[in-house]
Formats: sequence, structure tokens, C-alpha cells
Amino acid sequence: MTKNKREDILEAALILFAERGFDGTTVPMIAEKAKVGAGTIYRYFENKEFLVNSLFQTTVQQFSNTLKQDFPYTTTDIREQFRHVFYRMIEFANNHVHALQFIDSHSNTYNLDDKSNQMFEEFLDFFRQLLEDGKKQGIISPLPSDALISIVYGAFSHLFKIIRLGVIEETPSLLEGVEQSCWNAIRVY
Amino acid sequence: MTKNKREDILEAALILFAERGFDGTTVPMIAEKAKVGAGTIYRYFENKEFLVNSLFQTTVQQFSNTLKQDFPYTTTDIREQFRHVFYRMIEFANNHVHALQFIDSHSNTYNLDDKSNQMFEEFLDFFRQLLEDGKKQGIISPLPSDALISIVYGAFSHLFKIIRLGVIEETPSLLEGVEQSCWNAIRVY
DNA sequence: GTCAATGGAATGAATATTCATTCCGGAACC
DNA sequence: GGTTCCGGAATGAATATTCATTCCATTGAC
Repeated sequence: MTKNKREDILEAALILFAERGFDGTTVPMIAEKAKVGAGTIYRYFENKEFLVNSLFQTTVQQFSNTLKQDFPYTTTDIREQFRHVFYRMIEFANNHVHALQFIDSHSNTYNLDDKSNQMFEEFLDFFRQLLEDGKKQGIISPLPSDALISIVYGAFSHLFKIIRLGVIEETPSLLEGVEQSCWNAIRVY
Repeated sequence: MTKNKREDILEAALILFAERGFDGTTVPMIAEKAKVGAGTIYRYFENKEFLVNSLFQTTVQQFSNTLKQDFPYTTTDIREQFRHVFYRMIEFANNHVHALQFIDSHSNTYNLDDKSNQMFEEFLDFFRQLLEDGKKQGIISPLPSDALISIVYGAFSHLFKIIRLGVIEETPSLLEGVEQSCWNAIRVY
């Protein structure tokens, strides 16, 4: 028995929301997986919506922290910064198998409240900053930063979706190749 | 009043499933949007699951047809074939605003039956073929085709997601730039 | 008038949420 | 130390609501 039931509930909810979506997940399902009574969930979260939002916010925060950890702020080498971010994303995807899927399938949905959406925006700002710096240096494509983010993030999340599904195997050389591909997509020639 | 209620139901369902997902959409919601009685839906579809699957299959078929229309099968110029496919995808995204979103959010979910999944696989085969041809010519990156598909398709669908959300504006020069970026991501240097 | 098509109320199953009750750790008392 | 109380945490059965599906009276085409 874990001492922290709140954590148990969040962990169970993360897996279920990631796999089945918000509406496809019932509160009793979460309770069962978390090994708590259904009523217990309401001791920790006002209702199901507060639960997703709380979960979304902490998950985005975790993701954000992972990217920023040891980020080479001092260098002006955009290529190096990009590689850092990309490999941190990989690390996050591997260490929190369901978190990426959860964020992906729930961002910008009608279930989320303003705060959740705002936190996700702030998370994106980190990418925007990196890209803007690169553009100033003439290294990154002059396309809108949000478009470039879509390309890299869209590619990345779709890739991990098929890895999760077992379509392709995650190997160091695959990841290296994909990282280079993504860089090629956004760099200037 | 349209003569074809079946079409009305499918169209209403497409929009709702795209915006709210399968589990977030209720049958009465579909009935209301299609301006038919809830019971009428059951005259055309055995149940809600048959409805999504039927819709998914026709939508994927439409998408597939769009890509193949006027496809330059005779040329060996992979670059030209890629551009064709990419611009057809754009055309489809614009002419069927909710279709892309629907396919994206429902492919590989537990709501779909084997036939739906199989049709989606066959749809992907078209991309696989194109990429394999390019690899033989030494023009396309030797990464697994499914990874390359993820990169291009993931980037594309994410891009249209933010266009839909109004984050960026869809202009010819944006699309041109993104097409080039995606090509840069998968080509060999 | 016949009969298939239709709409939407009715039904029963599932679901989110509530709440009366149980459980448990530790304080207070002997 | 042992025993009794107490307060808050936890529970899951009960309730209220929502949903997919069915049913049937009405409509309208022929």
C-alpha cells in the first residue's frame, strides 16, 4: 500500500486518459486501477474535470522541466540547443510512457480549462524562443515559429505513437536519424 | 430538407466526432445536428460503433482517392511525386475540414474494428511505396518508411491542427515553405 | 388505404457524484 | 502498558443523471 493515494489516483488516471481519452474513462475505472474507493477520488479532486486539469498541468510542468534541465543557455550554438531539446523529449517520452500521449490527445480539447491551456502555451514559448534565436542568426528557416514547432513536435509525437504501437523499434540509430531529419526540416540551406 | 438522411447523419457525425471524439459525442447530439430523430439513426446504422466505422472507412477512402487522383505514376521523379501528394493532402484538408481531424484522432483507437484498421494500413501503403521507390533511387533517407511517414504526416496533421485553431494563417507561401521543409526532412544529402 | 419512413418519447443500462458508515492511528486517561 | 475515545480518511452502496437503443403513433408517398 502506497502512503500517497493522491499520487496513485493521478498515476492511474494518466494511464487511462492516455489510452482511452477523457470521455472514454470512467471514474470507477480510475478507482479500480488506483486501488481506492470511488468516493476517495472525490476527497482529492472536486470532480472528474478538476482531475484532468490538475493532471494535465502537472504533466506539462514535468515535460517542461525535463526540457530545461541542463539546457545549454550560455552557448549560441542553436544546433546544440536543438539537439539537447530533442534528446530531452526522447528521454521524457521513454520515462513517462503515457504522459506524452496524454498531453498530445488532450491539449486544446474542450475538457481543459483556461489555466491548462495557458500552461501549455507557456510551454510552447520555450520552443518559440529557441527558434527565434536561430532565425536571428540566419540558421533557422524564416517560416513562422509555430509552423516549425508543428513540424518538429508533430513529427516527434507521431513517431512515438508508432513506437508505442510497436510498428517500429526504437533504436539509437533511428533516433539519431530522426533528430537529423527534424533539424533538416527547420534549418536554412 | 435534404433527400438523403444517411448523408446528413454522416456529415453531422463527422463534425462531432472530429471535435469531441467518439466517447464525447452522444447519439442525440448527432441527431440534432443532422436534424433527424434519434431513432432514425438506427434505421441507417446498426449502432454507434457501426456508424463510426462506416464513417472512418469512407473518410479514409476519400482521402486515399484524393491523393491518387492525377498521381504522376509514370514519372520516376520522386520529388515531383512527393509534391503532388503533399498538395493533394492540403487540398483534402481544406475541402474536408473535419475529415483530417477525424481520421487523426480516431486511427488506432479501441473504437475501430479490424476492417477500419486494415483500410488505414492500406492507405499508408501508398506512402510506403513512394518512399521505397525513392530509397531505391538513393534520393530518400534510409530510415524506416514508417518513421518517415510519421515525420511528414505528423508534421502535416499538426500543422493543420494549428491552422484550424487559428494560430497561424494558411498562405500559399507558408504551404510552399512547409512542403520544402518536409521534403528536406526525408531527402538524402 | 397501405405501408415504409420518421421523430421523439420511453426504457433500461451506465455513469458521475454523494453520503452514511466503517476504519484506523494516536491522544487521553487509568 | 493497556484501554477508551476521537477525528479525519476511506469506502462503496445509494442516488441522480446521462446515454444508447427501442418502440410506436404519426406522417406522407404512392
